[in-house]
Amino acid sequence: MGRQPCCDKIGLKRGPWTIEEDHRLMNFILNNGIQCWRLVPKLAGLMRCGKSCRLRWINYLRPDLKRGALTEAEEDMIIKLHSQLGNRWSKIAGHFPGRTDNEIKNHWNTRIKKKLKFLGIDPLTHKPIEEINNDDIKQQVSEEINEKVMPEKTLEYTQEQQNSTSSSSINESNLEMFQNSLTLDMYYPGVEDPFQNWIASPIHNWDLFDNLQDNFL
DNA sequence: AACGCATGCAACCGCGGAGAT
DNA sequence: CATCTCCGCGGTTGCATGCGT
Repeated sequence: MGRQPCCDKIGLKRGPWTIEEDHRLMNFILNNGIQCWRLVPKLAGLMRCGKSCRLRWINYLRPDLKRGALTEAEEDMIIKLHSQLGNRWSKIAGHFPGRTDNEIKNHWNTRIKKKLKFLGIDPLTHKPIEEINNDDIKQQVSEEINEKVMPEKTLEYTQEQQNSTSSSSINESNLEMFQNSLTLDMYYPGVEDPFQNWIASPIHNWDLFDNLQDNFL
């Protein structure tokens, strides 16, 4: 036979942690350390499974956690590491003392993905979307740009579309021209477009994206 | 003020590798 | 060597909050 089961999951509490539970877990670990997560909830007097205790400790209670939003430098580093490591969040988090894999994963999914799509970069492959032979992704991104970022340009395009004499042949070329004409300068005149610079650079340099966040967030 | 929608984050779930028996 | 559990990881979900109408 193997090891004892982690927990029977009967009568265990789930959902958000209370302050009292946090105190119990923190006090126990600070006084006793972590030998076996399976035993932690029993010994600490918590009606949680070991897995939940581990997650709470790692993502919230650890004293060495760095609080606050990720910096631009950290964000750029995440992008670089993700281009090398993919979705290996724990490996990526290993480069950021005080940050958790969950935090980085959440930040990626809620902010960085949008930022890259906005810049015309596919977050999965880190390649310019034009190079990807995937019409669905292109369509999705163009819709996002049209609807959320540039409503006034969407209107222009829609009017062009309506004025077109050939409604059936539409305008794939127009759409392509329109999409190709999208640059950061159109939304933020005077702001240097790091994506265009990145494309133009013989050695793609992520430093070009430094300080970008201030420009459009 | 009330409602609905979007967003961000904490927590859960399920899986695979490692290790114990 | 086979079987079984634990741990850690990545994907996903659900809730709280903010914002627009």
